Amino acid sequence: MDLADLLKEYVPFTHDELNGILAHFTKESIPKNELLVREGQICRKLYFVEKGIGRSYYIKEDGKEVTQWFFGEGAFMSSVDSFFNQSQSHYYLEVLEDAVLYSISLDNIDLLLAQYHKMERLVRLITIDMLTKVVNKLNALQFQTARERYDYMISEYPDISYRVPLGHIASYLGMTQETLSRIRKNEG
Amino acid sequence: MDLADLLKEYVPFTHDELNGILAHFTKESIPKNELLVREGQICRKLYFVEKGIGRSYYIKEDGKEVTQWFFGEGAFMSSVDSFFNQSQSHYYLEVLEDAVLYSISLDNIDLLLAQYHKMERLVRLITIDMLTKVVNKLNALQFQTARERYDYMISEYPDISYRVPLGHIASYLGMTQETLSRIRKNEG
DNA sequence: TTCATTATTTGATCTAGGTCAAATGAAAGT
DNA sequence: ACTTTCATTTGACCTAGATCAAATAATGAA
Repeated sequence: MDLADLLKEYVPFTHDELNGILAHFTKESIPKNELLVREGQICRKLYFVEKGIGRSYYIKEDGKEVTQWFFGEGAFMSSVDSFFNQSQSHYYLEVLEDAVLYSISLDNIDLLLAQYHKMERLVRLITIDMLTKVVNKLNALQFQTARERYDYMISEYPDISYRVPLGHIASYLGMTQETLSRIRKNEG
Repeated sequence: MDLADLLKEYVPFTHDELNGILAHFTKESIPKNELLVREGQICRKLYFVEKGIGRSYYIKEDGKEVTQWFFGEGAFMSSVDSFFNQSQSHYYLEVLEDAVLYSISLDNIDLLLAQYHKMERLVRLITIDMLTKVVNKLNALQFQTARERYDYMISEYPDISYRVPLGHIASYLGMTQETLSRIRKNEG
Protein backbone atom coordinates (compact mmCIF):
# COMPACT_ATOMS: atom_id res chain seq x y z
CA MET A 1 0.00 0.00 0.00
CA ASP A 2 1.38 3.33 -1.12
CA LEU A 3 1.16 6.43 1.05
CA ALA A 4 0.47 8.78 -1.86
CA ASP A 5 -2.41 6.63 -3.07
CA LEU A 6 -3.89 6.47 0.38
CA LEU A 7 -3.74 10.23 0.85
CA LYS A 8 -5.46 10.76 -2.49
CA GLU A 9 -8.24 8.43 -1.39
CA TYR A 10 -8.95 10.67 1.55
CA VAL A 11 -8.63 14.08 -0.13
CA PRO A 12 -8.27 15.07 -3.79
CA PHE A 13 -4.86 16.69 -3.51
CA THR A 14 -3.17 18.20 -6.53
CA HIS A 15 0.12 16.80 -7.66
CA ASP A 16 2.01 19.67 -6.04
CA GLU A 17 0.16 19.45 -2.77
CA LEU A 18 0.83 15.76 -2.61
CA ASN A 19 4.54 16.25 -3.16
CA GLY A 20 4.64 19.00 -0.58
CA ILE A 21 3.04 16.72 1.94
CA LEU A 22 5.09 13.65 1.14
CA ALA A 23 8.27 15.70 1.49
CA HIS A 24 7.54 16.04 5.20
CA PHE A 25 7.50 12.31 5.74
CA THR A 26 10.67 10.36 6.44
CA LYS A 27 11.14 6.85 5.19
CA GLU A 28 12.36 4.49 7.91
CA SER A 29 13.34 0.87 7.70
CA ILE A 30 12.82 -0.76 11.06
CA PRO A 31 13.99 -4.26 11.94
CA LYS A 32 11.68 -6.82 13.44
CA ASN A 33 10.95 -6.56 17.18
CA GLU A 34 12.15 -2.98 17.54
CA LEU A 35 10.33 -0.80 20.05
CA LEU A 36 9.29 2.58 18.68
CA VAL A 37 7.77 3.92 21.88
CA ARG A 38 7.92 2.80 25.49
CA GLU A 39 5.33 3.39 28.15
CA GLY A 40 5.87 6.79 29.74
CA GLN A 41 7.62 8.25 26.71
CA ILE A 42 6.03 10.78 24.43
CA CYS A 43 5.21 9.40 21.03
CA ARG A 44 6.91 11.84 18.66
CA LYS A 45 5.79 10.45 15.33
CA LEU A 46 2.85 9.28 13.39
CA TYR A 47 3.84 6.35 11.19
CA PHE A 48 2.40 5.09 7.98
CA VAL A 49 2.98 1.35 7.55
CA GLU A 50 4.02 0.59 4.02
CA LYS A 51 5.34 -2.87 4.80
CA GLY A 52 5.32 -4.97 7.94
CA ILE A 53 3.05 -5.08 10.94
CA GLY A 54 3.07 -3.01 14.09
CA ARG A 55 1.28 -3.37 17.36
CA SER A 56 0.65 -1.33 20.47
CA TYR A 57 0.37 -2.99 23.85
CA TYR A 58 0.52 -2.34 27.54
CA ILE A 59 1.67 -4.38 30.48
CA LYS A 60 -0.76 -5.16 33.26
CA GLU A 61 0.16 -5.05 36.93
CA ASP A 62 0.59 -8.80 36.89
CA GLY A 63 3.17 -8.45 34.14
CA LYS A 64 1.05 -9.72 31.28
CA GLU A 65 1.11 -7.97 27.93
CA VAL A 66 -2.18 -6.88 26.45
CA THR A 67 -2.23 -6.08 22.76
CA GLN A 68 -4.16 -2.91 22.23
CA TRP A 69 -4.00 -2.59 18.49
CA PHE A 70 -2.49 -4.04 15.33
CA PHE A 71 -1.34 -1.83 12.48
CA GLY A 72 -1.29 -3.57 9.15
CA GLU A 73 0.02 -2.41 5.81
CA GLY A 74 -1.71 0.80 4.74
CA ALA A 75 -2.54 1.84 8.31
CA PHE A 76 -1.42 4.84 10.29
CA MET A 77 0.31 3.76 13.45
CA SER A 78 0.91 5.73 16.60
CA SER A 79 0.18 5.91 20.26
CA VAL A 80 -2.58 8.25 19.16
CA ASP A 81 -3.43 9.98 22.38
CA SER A 82 0.23 10.50 23.25
CA PHE A 83 1.09 11.74 19.79
CA PHE A 84 -1.68 14.26 19.32
CA ASN A 85 -1.50 15.62 22.83
CA GLN A 86 2.27 15.11 23.18
CA SER A 87 1.57 13.47 26.51
CA GLN A 88 3.08 10.37 28.07
CA SER A 89 2.14 7.19 26.30
CA HIS A 90 0.24 4.48 28.12
CA TYR A 91 1.40 2.02 25.51
CA TYR A 92 4.41 0.41 23.97
CA LEU A 93 4.61 0.56 20.22
CA GLU A 94 6.59 -2.09 18.38
CA VAL A 95 7.21 -3.55 14.99
CA LEU A 96 6.54 -7.28 14.62
CA GLU A 97 8.14 -7.79 11.22
CA ASP A 98 10.90 -5.98 9.35
CA ALA A 99 9.04 -2.87 8.32
CA VAL A 100 9.12 0.09 6.00
CA LEU A 101 7.47 3.08 7.63
CA TYR A 102 6.93 6.70 6.70
CA SER A 103 7.00 8.93 9.73
CA ILE A 104 6.00 12.50 10.40
CA SER A 105 6.30 14.63 13.54
CA LEU A 106 3.49 16.66 15.01
CA ASP A 107 5.45 19.84 14.22
CA ASN A 108 5.56 18.85 10.60
CA ILE A 109 1.87 18.10 10.61
CA ASP A 110 1.28 21.56 12.05
CA LEU A 111 3.42 23.06 9.30
CA LEU A 112 1.39 21.25 6.70
CA LEU A 113 -1.84 22.26 8.38
CA ALA A 114 -0.76 25.89 8.13
CA GLN A 115 0.37 25.48 4.55
CA TYR A 116 -2.44 23.44 3.03
CA HIS A 117 -6.02 23.93 4.03
CA LYS A 118 -6.91 20.49 2.74
CA MET A 119 -4.58 18.98 5.33
CA GLU A 120 -7.08 19.73 8.05
CA ARG A 121 -9.59 17.64 6.23
CA LEU A 122 -7.09 14.83 5.91
CA VAL A 123 -6.26 14.77 9.61
CA ARG A 124 -9.91 14.96 10.50
CA LEU A 125 -10.82 12.06 8.23
CA ILE A 126 -7.95 9.95 9.48
CA THR A 127 -8.87 10.46 13.13
CA ILE A 128 -12.53 9.74 12.42
CA ASP A 129 -11.52 6.55 10.65
CA MET A 130 -9.51 5.53 13.67
CA LEU A 131 -12.46 6.33 15.88
CA THR A 132 -14.76 4.19 13.76
CA LYS A 133 -12.39 1.24 13.94
CA VAL A 134 -11.99 1.47 17.68
CA VAL A 135 -15.75 1.65 18.13
CA ASN A 136 -16.14 -1.44 15.98
CA LYS A 137 -13.72 -3.38 18.09
CA LEU A 138 -15.45 -2.16 21.21
CA ASN A 139 -18.70 -3.60 19.98
CA ALA A 140 -17.05 -6.89 19.16
CA LEU A 141 -15.66 -7.12 22.68
CA GLN A 142 -18.71 -5.91 24.50
CA PHE A 143 -21.14 -8.73 23.95
CA GLN A 144 -19.71 -11.43 21.79
CA THR A 145 -18.42 -14.88 22.54
CA ALA A 146 -14.74 -15.69 22.16
CA ARG A 147 -15.54 -17.43 18.91
CA GLU A 148 -17.43 -14.47 17.49
CA ARG A 149 -14.61 -12.13 18.42
CA TYR A 150 -12.18 -14.32 16.58
CA ASP A 151 -14.42 -14.30 13.51
CA TYR A 152 -14.48 -10.51 13.71
CA MET A 153 -10.68 -10.50 13.79
CA ILE A 154 -10.46 -12.74 10.74
CA SER A 155 -12.85 -10.60 8.76
CA GLU A 156 -11.30 -7.30 9.82
CA TYR A 157 -7.65 -8.34 9.66
CA PRO A 158 -7.39 -11.52 7.60
CA ASP A 159 -3.72 -11.02 6.81
CA ILE A 160 -2.58 -10.12 10.32
CA SER A 161 -4.35 -13.10 11.86
CA TYR A 162 -1.83 -15.50 10.39
CA ARG A 163 1.32 -13.44 10.68
CA VAL A 164 1.59 -12.60 14.35
CA PRO A 165 2.03 -14.77 17.44
CA LEU A 166 -1.13 -16.31 18.76
CA GLY A 167 -0.71 -14.81 22.21
CA HIS A 168 -0.76 -11.30 20.77
CA ILE A 169 -4.05 -11.94 19.03
CA ALA A 170 -5.55 -13.62 22.07
CA SER A 171 -4.90 -10.65 24.32
CA TYR A 172 -6.10 -8.30 21.59
CA LEU A 173 -9.39 -10.17 21.60
CA GLY A 174 -9.63 -10.31 25.37
CA MET A 175 -9.14 -14.03 25.79
CA THR A 176 -6.35 -16.39 26.78
CA GLN A 177 -3.94 -18.05 24.43
CA GLU A 178 -5.32 -21.46 25.28
CA THR A 179 -8.84 -20.44 24.40
CA LEU A 180 -7.75 -19.03 21.07
CA SER A 181 -5.76 -22.15 20.30
CA ARG A 182 -8.83 -24.29 20.92
CA ILE A 183 -11.00 -22.02 18.78
CA ARG A 184 -8.58 -22.31 15.91
CA LYS A 185 -8.59 -26.06 16.15
CA ASN A 186 -12.32 -26.18 15.62
CA GLU A 187 -12.39 -23.78 12.69
CA GLY A 188 -13.71 -24.47 9.23
CA MET B 1 -21.67 23.16 31.61
CA ASP B 2 -21.71 26.03 29.14
CA LEU B 3 -20.91 25.51 25.46
CA ALA B 4 -19.00 28.77 25.11
CA ASP B 5 -16.79 27.92 28.06
CA LEU B 6 -16.08 24.50 26.70
CA LEU B 7 -15.11 25.81 23.28
CA LYS B 8 -12.73 28.29 24.88
CA GLU B 9 -11.09 25.47 26.77
CA TYR B 10 -10.25 23.76 23.52
CA VAL B 11 -9.16 26.77 21.46
CA PRO B 12 -8.51 30.41 22.43
CA PHE B 13 -11.23 31.95 20.29
CA THR B 14 -11.76 35.70 20.25
CA HIS B 15 -15.07 37.08 21.40
CA ASP B 16 -16.21 37.58 17.81
CA GLU B 17 -15.14 34.15 16.66
CA LEU B 18 -16.98 32.60 19.55
CA ASN B 19 -20.17 34.45 18.74
CA GLY B 20 -19.86 33.54 15.08
CA ILE B 21 -19.55 29.91 16.02
CA LEU B 22 -22.29 29.88 18.63
CA ALA B 23 -24.67 31.49 16.14
CA HIS B 24 -24.56 28.29 14.09
CA PHE B 25 -25.81 26.18 16.96
CA THR B 26 -29.51 25.72 17.64
CA LYS B 27 -30.82 25.37 21.14
CA GLU B 28 -33.21 22.44 21.50
CA SER B 29 -35.23 21.31 24.47
CA ILE B 30 -35.89 17.60 24.22
CA PRO B 31 -38.25 15.68 26.48
CA LYS B 32 -37.19 12.56 28.28
CA ASN B 33 -37.09 9.32 26.29
CA GLU B 34 -37.15 10.98 22.89
CA LEU B 35 -35.25 9.26 20.10
CA LEU B 36 -32.95 11.57 18.17
CA VAL B 37 -31.71 9.00 15.69
CA ARG B 38 -32.85 5.51 14.75
CA GLU B 39 -30.75 2.72 13.37
CA GLY B 40 -30.47 3.07 9.60
CA GLN B 41 -31.07 6.81 9.63
CA ILE B 42 -28.38 9.34 8.94
CA CYS B 43 -27.43 11.33 12.00
CA ARG B 44 -27.77 14.92 10.85
CA LYS B 45 -26.59 16.76 13.91
CA LEU B 46 -23.85 16.95 16.45
CA TYR B 47 -25.30 17.81 19.85
CA PHE B 48 -23.77 19.49 22.82
CA VAL B 49 -25.41 18.37 26.06
CA GLU B 50 -25.98 21.33 28.32
CA LYS B 51 -28.45 19.58 30.56
CA GLY B 52 -29.66 16.00 30.73
CA ILE B 53 -28.13 12.71 29.71
CA GLY B 54 -28.09 10.99 26.35
CA ARG B 55 -27.14 7.52 25.30
CA SER B 56 -26.47 5.61 22.12
CA TYR B 57 -27.36 1.94 21.83
CA TYR B 58 -27.98 -0.82 19.38
CA ILE B 59 -30.24 -3.82 19.37
CA LYS B 60 -28.75 -7.27 19.06
CA GLU B 61 -30.25 -10.00 16.91
CA ASP B 62 -31.84 -11.50 20.01
CA GLY B 63 -33.60 -8.20 20.63
CA LYS B 64 -31.51 -7.04 23.57
CA GLU B 65 -30.38 -3.45 23.80
CA VAL B 66 -26.70 -2.77 24.26
CA THR B 67 -25.72 0.67 25.49
CA GLN B 68 -22.83 1.91 23.45
CA TRP B 69 -22.16 5.24 25.05
CA PHE B 70 -23.46 7.74 27.60
CA PHE B 71 -23.32 11.46 27.00
CA GLY B 72 -23.28 13.51 30.16
CA GLU B 73 -23.53 17.23 30.65
CA GLY B 74 -20.70 19.00 28.84
CA ALA B 75 -20.27 16.22 26.29
CA PHE B 76 -20.72 16.23 22.54
CA MET B 77 -23.25 13.64 21.51
CA SER B 78 -23.77 12.06 18.14
CA SER B 79 -23.69 8.83 16.25
CA VAL B 80 -20.19 9.92 15.36
CA ASP B 81 -19.44 7.71 12.41
CA SER B 82 -22.83 8.38 10.87
CA PHE B 83 -22.61 12.09 11.43
CA PHE B 84 -19.15 12.74 10.06
CA ASN B 85 -19.55 10.44 7.09
CA GLN B 86 -23.27 11.11 6.65
CA SER B 87 -23.76 7.38 6.45
CA GLN B 88 -26.43 5.17 7.96
CA SER B 89 -26.24 4.96 11.72
CA HIS B 90 -25.68 1.62 13.41
CA TYR B 91 -27.05 3.10 16.60
CA TYR B 92 -30.06 4.64 18.18
CA LEU B 93 -29.51 7.91 19.95
CA GLU B 94 -31.86 8.91 22.73
CA VAL B 95 -32.27 11.31 25.59
CA LEU B 96 -32.76 9.75 29.04
CA GLU B 97 -33.79 12.90 30.90
CA ASP B 98 -35.44 16.14 29.84
CA ALA B 99 -32.54 17.79 28.09
CA VAL B 100 -31.23 21.07 26.78
CA LEU B 101 -29.06 20.50 23.74
CA TYR B 102 -27.24 22.72 21.27
CA SER B 103 -27.15 21.16 17.84
CA ILE B 104 -25.22 21.87 14.69
CA SER B 105 -25.40 20.27 11.24
CA LEU B 106 -22.41 19.05 9.30
CA ASP B 107 -23.07 21.73 6.69
CA ASN B 108 -22.83 24.37 9.34
CA ILE B 109 -19.62 22.86 10.65
CA ASP B 110 -18.25 22.99 7.12
CA LEU B 111 -19.26 26.65 6.86
CA LEU B 112 -17.46 27.39 10.08
CA LEU B 113 -14.44 25.40 8.98
CA ALA B 114 -14.25 27.55 5.86
CA GLN B 115 -14.77 30.74 7.84
CA TYR B 116 -12.50 30.22 10.84
CA HIS B 117 -9.21 28.47 10.57
CA LYS B 118 -9.25 27.74 14.29
CA MET B 119 -12.37 25.66 13.81
CA GLU B 120 -10.32 22.92 12.24
CA ARG B 121 -8.32 22.69 15.39
CA LEU B 122 -11.48 22.53 17.45
CA VAL B 123 -12.93 19.67 15.45
CA ARG B 124 -9.65 17.85 15.53
CA LEU B 125 -9.32 18.18 19.28
CA ILE B 126 -12.88 17.10 19.88
CA THR B 127 -12.54 13.99 17.74
CA ILE B 128 -9.23 13.10 19.40
CA ASP B 129 -10.87 13.48 22.79
CA MET B 130 -13.61 11.13 21.72
CA LEU B 131 -11.01 8.69 20.46
CA THR B 132 -9.17 8.79 23.77
CA LYS B 133 -12.33 8.09 25.71
CA VAL B 134 -13.32 5.17 23.53
CA VAL B 135 -9.85 3.70 23.85
CA ASN B 136 -10.07 4.00 27.62
CA LYS B 137 -13.30 2.13 27.70
CA LEU B 138 -11.91 -0.49 25.39
CA ASN B 139 -9.11 -1.13 27.85
CA ALA B 140 -11.54 -1.37 30.71
CA LEU B 141 -13.55 -3.98 28.85
CA GLN B 142 -10.69 -5.96 27.46
CA PHE B 143 -9.22 -7.50 30.57
CA GLN B 144 -10.99 -6.42 33.66
CA THR B 145 -13.42 -8.17 35.94
CA ALA B 146 -17.03 -7.05 36.14
CA ARG B 147 -16.25 -5.36 39.43
CA GLU B 148 -13.28 -3.44 37.99
CA ARG B 149 -15.33 -2.30 35.04
CA TYR B 150 -17.94 -0.94 37.38
CA ASP B 151 -15.28 0.92 39.34
CA TYR B 152 -14.07 2.41 36.07
CA MET B 153 -17.61 3.55 35.33
CA ILE B 154 -17.96 5.19 38.72
CA SER B 155 -14.69 7.05 38.38
CA GLU B 156 -15.28 8.11 34.78
CA TYR B 157 -18.97 8.93 35.06
CA PRO B 158 -19.85 9.35 38.74
CA ASP B 159 -22.97 11.39 38.06
CA ILE B 160 -24.39 9.21 35.30
CA SER B 161 -23.97 6.05 37.34
CA TYR B 162 -26.79 7.02 39.63
CA ARG B 163 -29.11 8.68 37.18
CA VAL B 164 -29.78 6.06 34.55
CA PRO B 165 -31.47 2.65 34.69
CA LEU B 166 -29.25 -0.12 35.90
CA GLY B 167 -29.80 -2.22 32.80
CA HIS B 168 -28.37 0.51 30.59
CA ILE B 169 -25.20 0.65 32.63
CA ALA B 170 -24.89 -3.12 32.77
CA SER B 171 -24.97 -3.50 29.00
CA TYR B 172 -22.61 -0.55 28.64
CA LEU B 173 -20.13 -2.43 30.81
CA GLY B 174 -20.66 -5.73 29.05
CA MET B 175 -22.38 -7.57 31.87
CA THR B 176 -25.92 -8.56 32.82
CA GLN B 177 -28.25 -6.55 34.97
CA GLU B 178 -28.22 -9.21 37.64
CA THR B 179 -24.46 -9.15 37.91
CA LEU B 180 -24.40 -5.38 38.22
CA SER B 181 -27.10 -5.48 40.86
CA ARG B 182 -25.03 -7.92 42.91
CA ILE B 183 -21.90 -5.83 42.51
CA ARG B 184 -23.72 -2.77 43.76
CA LYS B 185 -24.96 -4.63 46.78
CA ASN B 186 -21.42 -5.44 47.84
CA GLU B 187 -20.08 -1.94 47.35
CA GLY B 188 -18.51 0.23 49.98
C1' DT C 1 22.76 -30.51 13.04
C1' DT C 2 22.14 -29.90 17.84
C1' DC C 3 20.73 -27.52 21.81
C1' DA C 4 18.19 -23.87 23.93
C1' DT C 5 14.48 -20.96 23.87
C1' DT C 6 9.95 -19.67 22.80
C1' DA C 7 5.34 -20.64 20.96
C1' DT C 8 1.45 -23.66 20.61
C1' DT C 9 -1.41 -27.42 21.85
C1' DT C 10 -3.80 -30.42 24.94
C1' DG C 11 -5.83 -32.00 29.23
C1' DA C 12 -7.85 -31.50 33.85
C1' DT C 13 -9.89 -28.59 36.85
C1' DC C 14 -12.25 -24.37 38.65
C1' DT C 15 -14.91 -20.05 38.83
C1' DA C 16 -16.87 -15.58 37.36
C1' DG C 17 -20.52 -14.43 35.64
C1' DG C 18 -24.46 -15.90 32.63
C1' DT C 19 -29.32 -17.80 32.40
C1' DC C 20 -33.83 -18.69 34.12
C1' DA C 21 -37.41 -17.77 37.26
C1' DA C 22 -39.70 -15.72 40.80
C1' DA C 23 -40.21 -11.94 44.43
C1' DT C 24 -40.09 -7.30 45.62
C1' DG C 25 -40.04 -2.41 44.82
C1' DA C 26 -40.76 1.93 42.34
C1' DA C 27 -43.31 4.90 38.94
C1' DA C 28 -47.02 6.53 36.23
C1' DG C 29 -51.67 6.74 34.77
C1' DT C 30 -56.71 6.60 36.09
C1' DA D 1 -55.37 5.14 46.62
C1' DC D 2 -55.29 1.41 43.23
C1' DT D 3 -53.61 -0.90 39.37
C1' DT D 4 -50.65 -1.71 35.68
C1' DT D 5 -46.22 -1.54 34.01
C1' DC D 6 -41.45 -1.44 34.44
C1' DA D 7 -37.04 -1.81 37.22
C1' DT D 8 -34.37 -4.06 40.65
C1' DT D 9 -33.17 -7.71 43.63
C1' DT D 10 -32.50 -12.36 45.04
C1' DG D 11 -31.87 -17.33 44.56
C1' DA D 12 -30.62 -21.75 42.24
C1' DC D 13 -28.26 -23.51 38.76
C1' DC D 14 -25.11 -23.93 34.72
C1' DT D 15 -21.65 -23.06 31.06
C1' DA D 16 -17.84 -20.36 28.63
C1' DG D 17 -13.74 -19.60 29.30
C1' DA D 18 -9.92 -19.00 32.89
C1' DT D 19 -6.12 -21.18 35.32
C1' DC D 20 -2.61 -24.53 36.11
C1' DA D 21 0.40 -27.89 34.37
C1' DA D 22 2.59 -30.62 31.27
C1' DA D 23 3.59 -32.24 26.39
C1' DT D 24 4.79 -31.00 21.66
C1' DA D 25 6.26 -28.16 18.06
C1' DA D 26 8.62 -24.47 15.99
C1' DT D 27 12.41 -21.08 15.76
C1' DG D 28 17.00 -19.49 16.12
C1' DA D 29 21.69 -19.33 17.64
C1' DA D 30 26.20 -21.70 17.71
